[in-house]
Amino acid sequence: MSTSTASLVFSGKGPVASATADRVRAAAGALAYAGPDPLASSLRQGRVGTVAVVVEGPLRYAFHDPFALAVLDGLAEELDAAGRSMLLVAQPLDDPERAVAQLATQAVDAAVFPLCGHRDNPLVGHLRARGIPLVAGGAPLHPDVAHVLTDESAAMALVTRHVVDLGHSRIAHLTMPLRPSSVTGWVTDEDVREAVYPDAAGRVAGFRSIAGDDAPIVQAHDLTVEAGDAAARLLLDRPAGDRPTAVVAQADLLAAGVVRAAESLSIRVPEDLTVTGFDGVEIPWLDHVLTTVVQPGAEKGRRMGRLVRRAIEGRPVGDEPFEVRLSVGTTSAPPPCAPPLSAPRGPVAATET
Amino acid sequence: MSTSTASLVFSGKGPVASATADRVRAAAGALAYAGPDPLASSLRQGRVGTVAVVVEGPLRYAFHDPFALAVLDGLAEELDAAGRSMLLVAQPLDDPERAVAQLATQAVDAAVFPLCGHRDNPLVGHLRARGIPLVAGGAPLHPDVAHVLTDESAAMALVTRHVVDLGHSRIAHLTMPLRPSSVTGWVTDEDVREAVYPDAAGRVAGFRSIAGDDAPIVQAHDLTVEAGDAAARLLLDRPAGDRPTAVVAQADLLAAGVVRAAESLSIRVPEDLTVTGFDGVEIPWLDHVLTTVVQPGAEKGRRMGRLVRRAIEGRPVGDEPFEVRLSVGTTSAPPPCAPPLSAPRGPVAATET
DNA sequence: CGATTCGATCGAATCGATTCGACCCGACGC
DNA sequence: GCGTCGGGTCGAATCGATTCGATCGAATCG
Repeated sequence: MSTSTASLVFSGKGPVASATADRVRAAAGALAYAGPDPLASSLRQGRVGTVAVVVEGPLRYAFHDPFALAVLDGLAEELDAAGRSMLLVAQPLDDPERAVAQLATQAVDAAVFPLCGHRDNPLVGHLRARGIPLVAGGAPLHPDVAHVLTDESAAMALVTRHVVDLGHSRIAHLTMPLRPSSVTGWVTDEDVREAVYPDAAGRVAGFRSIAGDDAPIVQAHDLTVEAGDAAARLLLDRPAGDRPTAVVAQADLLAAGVVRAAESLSIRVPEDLTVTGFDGVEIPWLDHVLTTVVQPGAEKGRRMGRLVRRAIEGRPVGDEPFEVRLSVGTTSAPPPCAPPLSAPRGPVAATET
Repeated sequence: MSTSTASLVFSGKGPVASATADRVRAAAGALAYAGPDPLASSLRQGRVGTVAVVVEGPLRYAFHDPFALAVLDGLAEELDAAGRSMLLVAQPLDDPERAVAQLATQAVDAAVFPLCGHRDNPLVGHLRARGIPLVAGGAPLHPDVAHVLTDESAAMALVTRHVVDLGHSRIAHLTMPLRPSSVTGWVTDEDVREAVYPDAAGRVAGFRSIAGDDAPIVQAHDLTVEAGDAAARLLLDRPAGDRPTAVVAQADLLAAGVVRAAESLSIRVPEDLTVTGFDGVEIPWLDHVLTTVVQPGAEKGRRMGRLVRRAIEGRPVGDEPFEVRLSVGTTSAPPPCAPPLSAPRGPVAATET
């Protein structure tokens, strides 16, 4: 019995007499042989069945965001169906090169950047040099990366337009971090110009395209309810006349933080304050239905998974648009003391607590 | 220039003249060589730098539980520090063999079962046959697996004892699923005997050791707030006299569900109902501090990570105990109309709403 | 000045499977 | 009866790096 024949038996490929197959299996049992070594097999065949999934920042972070979870779930589903495993790689914000060193020793068939991330990523250069296909939803921006792309700017313009149409004129924006070490606070034009997270920057642009360049913008230092709460207080903890009547947030988690801040400041939503989000995730403890841009995360993940499959099979891949839609909930309403929609607008009264 | 020398340059091992090293690097640049092929390198060296992390059930599930997240985070931290990557493997509940087929084609240095799982797992047999070291926190139970082991029974006895000491005598238990396809409902002795999730079974045993074998037990079909809420209604949606004065839950998420159910039934916590949990996770939206057994998840994950490192280095590993402690919060109090603690107990009055 | 040692480089074996082409032999067709 | 076809099996090359031992020259030591 030769190794060639044994190989045919285990892979189930070639024509093998059933008697021989049995003899091979018997011998395997006797030698405690647990099947072909995956390493040697992969080396010969040129593929490993593994896809790197890169998460920028600690895993903990990504896993706190239900949208990210949905994306990963959809991605996992599709990769699983294709019989490929996920190699989870966390890329430290303060030392992105670490991930390069780590991945340099790992064999993968493809790499995915499923979540928001840095515009440039040193991993792209390394992986491209190795000829590994790259897929992303958003960042990193690079011609060699195939994207499942939400038009962030248009999507944010959509929801901002909704708020304007309700009659609001004092509208503020709450953005996700624009760069790795952002702190909660007001955002300057320079901050926007030098943003390195394209998703956040795109959404700011979309907001401004409708609300104007003078509308106030604050930034949360993190994509969490707490950070949204803290940032919202900058906007809301002041007399009613000096306060926006609407806050357009870049994420549902941030919007939930705004709602919470408003509650603790005795500002009613939506009567006194309109709040909108982005993503369309479930926030079970929230007593409102957020007005938001619904971006089906699981579907986005699956789309990336399909792109990965195509790329691994050697078929050509390119950017694909990803559609989103506005969902009007119970957190948006006309501003307090607003004139009827069809009438000309009067000055905004300041009669709140 | 020979390949041997080039290898020495890239691995940085052998003594190489700096002039030669430069020539090698120059040649590498000219040939667009991106460093040694990880596959070939691993084949020769016998290790791949990858650790399989097995999650039973869909990833979505595990990621909804803050405790599981903490464990994975601690594990990731430790593996990362050791320069190893995580291969995330989801094992379908309805077809565990799928994961065997998947892992059979993957090269890994070790495998971890970080979360609650099935008593027996076909992966154990396969991985042991390949000589891959195995680490777990809890299930699967197998002599060849090194565990970081919480004494579930003792821990649950601890918190149950606390409830008894407060004066409660009508105590119910809310368990996690005892087997893959459990449904929300009452638990029979047979259910307990035939449980396949050892963590849940161990906790039931601990509860019974203090509360007695006749104390009512319900089971949530899932480890979520919603499932806890649904299961709790079986216990709480009835006249006060016919209702337990305390619910000892097997997880904080379930306990949060109990609190929610109580709220919606106008049962006050802790005045009318004591609720206890398990794990000690943050539930930000909950207005109470749960009385619970604190089990530091991140630390448990790190402990498993360290066990993995030791095992990969070939050092001997065995089971290790993992300590937990009782934390008394604001959800436990003496039962309504309880006699003073030092006085002999009278019959429990049934005078609540 | 000869012997030893050390630094630098190279050859060749090795890790374990896959796969192409060759080979053998029984069956079938003409 | 001879040629052909094809199922079944095997040899040997290949994937790409690592590493042990050998080789060679120069420097050091006695």
